[in-house]
Amino acid sequence: MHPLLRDYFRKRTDADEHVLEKISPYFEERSFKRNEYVLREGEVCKHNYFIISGCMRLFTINKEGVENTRYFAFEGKFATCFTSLISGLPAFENIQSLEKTTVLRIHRDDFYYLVETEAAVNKVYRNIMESAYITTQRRIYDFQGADSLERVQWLLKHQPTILNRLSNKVVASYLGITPYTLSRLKAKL
Amino acid sequence: MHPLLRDYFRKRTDADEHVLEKISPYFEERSFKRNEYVLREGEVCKHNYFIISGCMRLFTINKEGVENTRYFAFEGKFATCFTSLISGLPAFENIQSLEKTTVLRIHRDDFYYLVETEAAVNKVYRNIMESAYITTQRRIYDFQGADSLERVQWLLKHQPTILNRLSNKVVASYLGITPYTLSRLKAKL
DNA sequence: TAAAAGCATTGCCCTATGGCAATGTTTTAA
DNA sequence: TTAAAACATTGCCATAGGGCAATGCTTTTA
Repeated sequence: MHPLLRDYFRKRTDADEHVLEKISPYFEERSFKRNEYVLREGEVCKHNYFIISGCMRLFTINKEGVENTRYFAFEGKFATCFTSLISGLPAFENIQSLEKTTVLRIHRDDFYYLVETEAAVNKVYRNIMESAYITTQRRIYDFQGADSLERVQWLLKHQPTILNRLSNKVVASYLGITPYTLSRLKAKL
Repeated sequence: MHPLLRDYFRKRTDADEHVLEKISPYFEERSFKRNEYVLREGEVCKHNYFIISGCMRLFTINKEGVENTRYFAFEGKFATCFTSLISGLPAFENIQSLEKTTVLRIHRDDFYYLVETEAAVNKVYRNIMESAYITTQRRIYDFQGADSLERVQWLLKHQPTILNRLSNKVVASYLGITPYTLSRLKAKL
């Protein structure tokens, strides 16, 4: 099992080496180029992706062509469109690599099989859901009613990596402001 | 077991009557007056609440005194501050009944004990998390970049009950707009 | 059942931010 | 290595929606 993934399980479960080796073969390594689409809106999401290196984002594009990003995943994190993975219905969002990215991916059928049969995976899944839930709630609270400057400051405080590592364009689409406004605000900090 | 709660488990698990009767005693009935605080920011959330009748909301109040509502729970739904329930840390949000409300509440220790030991409760918990996750993602996508009118129309389409049953004040705090703007928009529909 | 408190509505003004356009900079790809 | 494409910056203007205040309505409670 890849050391990053091993760490992930070790931190969240008490799974021993035997269990980890049982889980390991369900994951397969894949690579994506910079800006490659991993999933497009309308497709059914078939995999859960564990990021070894690089970065991905989940986002939508509305009818006016405006992008709206809701999640960035860096090394050592899972990324997938859970809405589609859970329901088996077509995704309404896209997944895209933002850098050259290597992942370990697991097929949804295998993943949910392990959730049902391996306590460690059940626990990890619960943990992913709980974290995602908490993060998202926090974002709703912190962003709603906050003006542009407060949002940028929030990002600086909570996820500075995003601000340093990614383009203004995608950061702005995460903050719900225009790249123009973001550029103006950065000049003021 | 209360019929509403029984239905809840029946819809989401294959738990038989025996299991339900085992779970049932962990829940106790409570009542709240209209506008009563069930949990205040800073307190640790000790219970998960299943609503039999009435309605509750989860919300924060910022330093300027502006309220920000993120969730309304009506009959047949669970409501709790999961962030605090999961972590055991003080809640940063409030829970308040908006009508005379009757609930079945379960203590967090009992709840997580059952999550670990009763497959039906594990499944229900997973389901709650998954649903909450999906709902929240959807809200982020649908609200971010949407103007006031679009938000009201969204509510009319997805959760009309909220618009009919609750005051403009709390609805506005859910939509992230002022009661003034909501009033003006309603006049135009 | 009357007084008070709390909400809803609407007019007026003001500000933050969006949108466009012009210019400069960085990245990509041949 | 260079041309093209994509992105960033900044000035200018337009506008959605916030905030306040005045008025009227509804709900609470004593």
